[in-house]
Amino acid sequence: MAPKVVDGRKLRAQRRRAATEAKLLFAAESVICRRGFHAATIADIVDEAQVARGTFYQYFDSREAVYRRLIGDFVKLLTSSVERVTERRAPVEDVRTNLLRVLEQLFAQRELAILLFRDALTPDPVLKQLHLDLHQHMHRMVCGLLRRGAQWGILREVEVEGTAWAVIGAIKELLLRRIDELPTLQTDEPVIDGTRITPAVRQSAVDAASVLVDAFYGGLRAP
Amino acid sequence: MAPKVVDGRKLRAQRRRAATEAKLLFAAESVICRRGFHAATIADIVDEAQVARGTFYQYFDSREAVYRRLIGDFVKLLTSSVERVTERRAPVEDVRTNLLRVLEQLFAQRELAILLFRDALTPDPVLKQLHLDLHQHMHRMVCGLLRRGAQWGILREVEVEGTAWAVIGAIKELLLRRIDELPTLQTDEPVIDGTRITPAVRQSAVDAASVLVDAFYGGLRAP
Amino acid sequence: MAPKVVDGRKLRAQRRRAATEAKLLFAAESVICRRGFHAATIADIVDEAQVARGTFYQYFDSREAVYRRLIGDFVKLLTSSVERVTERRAPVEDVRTNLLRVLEQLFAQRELAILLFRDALTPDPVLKQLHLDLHQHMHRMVCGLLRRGAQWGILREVEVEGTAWAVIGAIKELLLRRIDELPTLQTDEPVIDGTRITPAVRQSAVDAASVLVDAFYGGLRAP
Amino acid sequence: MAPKVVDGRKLRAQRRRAATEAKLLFAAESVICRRGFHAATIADIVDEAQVARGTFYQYFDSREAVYRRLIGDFVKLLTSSVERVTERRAPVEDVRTNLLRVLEQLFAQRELAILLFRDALTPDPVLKQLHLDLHQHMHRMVCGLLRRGAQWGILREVEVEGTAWAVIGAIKELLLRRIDELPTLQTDEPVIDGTRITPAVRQSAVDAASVLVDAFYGGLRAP
DNA sequence: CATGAATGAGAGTTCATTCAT
DNA sequence: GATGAATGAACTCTCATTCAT
Repeated sequence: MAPKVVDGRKLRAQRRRAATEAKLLFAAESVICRRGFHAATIADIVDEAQVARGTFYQYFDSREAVYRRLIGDFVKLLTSSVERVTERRAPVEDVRTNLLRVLEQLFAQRELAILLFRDALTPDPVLKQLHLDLHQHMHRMVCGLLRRGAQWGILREVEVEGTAWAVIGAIKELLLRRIDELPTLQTDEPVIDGTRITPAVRQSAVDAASVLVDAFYGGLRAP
Repeated sequence: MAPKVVDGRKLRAQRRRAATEAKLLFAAESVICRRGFHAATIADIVDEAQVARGTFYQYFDSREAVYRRLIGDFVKLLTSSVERVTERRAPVEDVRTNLLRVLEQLFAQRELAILLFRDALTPDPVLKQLHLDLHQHMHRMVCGLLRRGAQWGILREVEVEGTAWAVIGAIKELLLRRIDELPTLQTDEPVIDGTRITPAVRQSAVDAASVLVDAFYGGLRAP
Repeated sequence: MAPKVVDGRKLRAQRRRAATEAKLLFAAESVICRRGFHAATIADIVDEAQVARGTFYQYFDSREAVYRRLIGDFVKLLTSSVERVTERRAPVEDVRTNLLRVLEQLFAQRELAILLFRDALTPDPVLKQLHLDLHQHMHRMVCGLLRRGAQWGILREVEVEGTAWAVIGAIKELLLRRIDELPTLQTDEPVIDGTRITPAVRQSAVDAASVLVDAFYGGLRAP
Repeated sequence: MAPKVVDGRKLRAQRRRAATEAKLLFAAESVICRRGFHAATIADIVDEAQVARGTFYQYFDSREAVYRRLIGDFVKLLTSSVERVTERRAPVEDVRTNLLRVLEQLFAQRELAILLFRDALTPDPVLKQLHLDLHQHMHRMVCGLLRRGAQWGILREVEVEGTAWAVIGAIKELLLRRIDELPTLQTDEPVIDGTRITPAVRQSAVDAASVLVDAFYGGLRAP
């Protein structure tokens, strides 16, 4: 009856909820990674998460819902990382740095990246919208980069809109090509900044960024 | 007389077989396009083709088999069109022409192109192999183009292998972006040279090729 | 129009009919032998007989019909061979001779024998009846043998009805046990009396008869 | 308190599982008996058991699996009952007693006995092995009985191996003949010692044993 | 809240049978 | 009479979802 007791109970209950939800999300992600998007079943997920079948439906309305949540979160992460990129006034070296940052995120969560880039064009309208949103966002960002690059004189003039899509496609392809080569994240591996970006992941991102910058920018020069 | 009757009957039977098979292949293609690879069911296909469930299995051993056939045929088409590209000794303007030719094929059969570029990374080993084959083929071709471009002095030197994948990714993305904009082929639409390359398809290919050449080649100059 | 011509045509047509029917019956038998009763399909039979699917239905009303026919013919064959056994007034040695004759038939057509003894208790009422008929027939015969054996003083007195079933069961088991050991009939193998009774078949029958006579009769003595 | 609740729930769940499994096994048994092995479908079984289609697959991996389970259990039962038979040093009267015991089991579970004796020679390799195992076991046992019978002077000398198969065939035939005559076990019928051996079953076994002993042993005399 | 047994619509596939040619 | 393409009912099995405990 005392407010403190109630608060304590509520707090513990909330924590337990959050913990179970996290278990399910993590399990869903790793199952999708292992078995692929379409082959991932509820049974796989609840087995992986070590919870009962019914528990799943206490946290997510349907099979699609957990995918939506997973992707939504990832899109938010990418978007915010990209937001930080564009808000900085870019000196020359910035472009490479920022591209690297995005690629790091993509490589670090490569299961979701695959999901997003390879499988996401499903009939499910919500997933389609999320997919579209991310791509529009990336497109706007790349368009900005291309325009600013031209202004700074480090890029020649191109048809911006189409070229931006070409750049995005190039990123996606390089990502998918490198993904098989990267070792799977070990549970005891040191992670940087609480993210899943390990040294191996960073190196892959550096390589991919180099190729892209080389291909599209002809090599960036400090002014 | 007897042989003639038999021949006549056999001929008609063969034509009927071919017609039904074409109906099924066409239906499968359009169903996959509409509902996506994994959501396309036998029921959808036979409904679309207006034949009975069992008829499907007179022509294809399994659900996978029809996809293998569809993709295999398309890969052969692309491959052969690309073969012709690479065997010609290229003067400067050739690069643009040949790229255009490939893009025309991709846009003309855009349902299959989507299937191949978007969905093909499935657990099915045969499909995976077909997918891999095509990509290896495209990669070899693009590597060759990049190297010859450098020799002819119309391209700066780049890290060839990685850049080739970037180019392929760019082509795929442009393709997928344009596909929704293209109107679906009408049955009474004039087709060119017995292919499905219509004026609209050709225009799309020209646009995409321009963007790519612009982005990667910095504009091609006649020598 | 001349009766002779018509007769000739009719005759040839009849012969062709009979030939095709024989092809189908032979194919059905060998397919059942190879794949088992329940796994034998129409497709198997017409493939084996080298005729079209529809032709099958010109000769038999249904899948069951061909089995009925096959079994019916075999039952008739066995019955008639047994008939000859019982009609003869038996001196002592006769019992062994007659048993041998039945066993020879069973071993010679062992595919059908299996079909009859192992599989025939299907829900199909007609097959069930044929099966029952044959067993009743065999039972009556064996009862007769047992009674006459006792009269002739070469068999001790037993509960005739039950013992007769026991004898039949023993025959069936020995038959099934020997069947796997017998080599399949070769097409160029010398057959005896136009039947499928080869030397190997005859030897098997002799062996089985010996065991049975030994087990049930304690060795037959000439009076 | 918490553990008790959990235990209570787990216990009830386990009981429910066991009950449903029993329902399914019982249904499968009776369906197989009624419709035959090959004609018995999942639909039949779940209809009989009054559960949903999917429920079946929570308990058995496949259609074959339930047959394997059914047969495996029965073979174990028979084997153990036979084990007890052979381990006893047999005075004269023992042979009859032990034979009776086996026959009682066979008659009590006559549906399975039919399944085992009539249908088990299927292409399914596991079923075939189970069938073979049981027959080898029975054969060894009968061989032993025949040899000991000869040693004790209550049986004349015979070719043991072959005769043993004849005996087994005789048992099987008598069993199959009596099965139709026996009334189906009523659910409210008093069962003896928790088994399904009712007075009617016992009487049938006695009759069959008498026929066999009479036929093969010439009547057993107390020493 | 957590549980997991139960559900049933729907998937791919088989095959006896029909019928226009 | 012979053909073989077409048929569709029936089969086994899967899996997202529900609900009593």
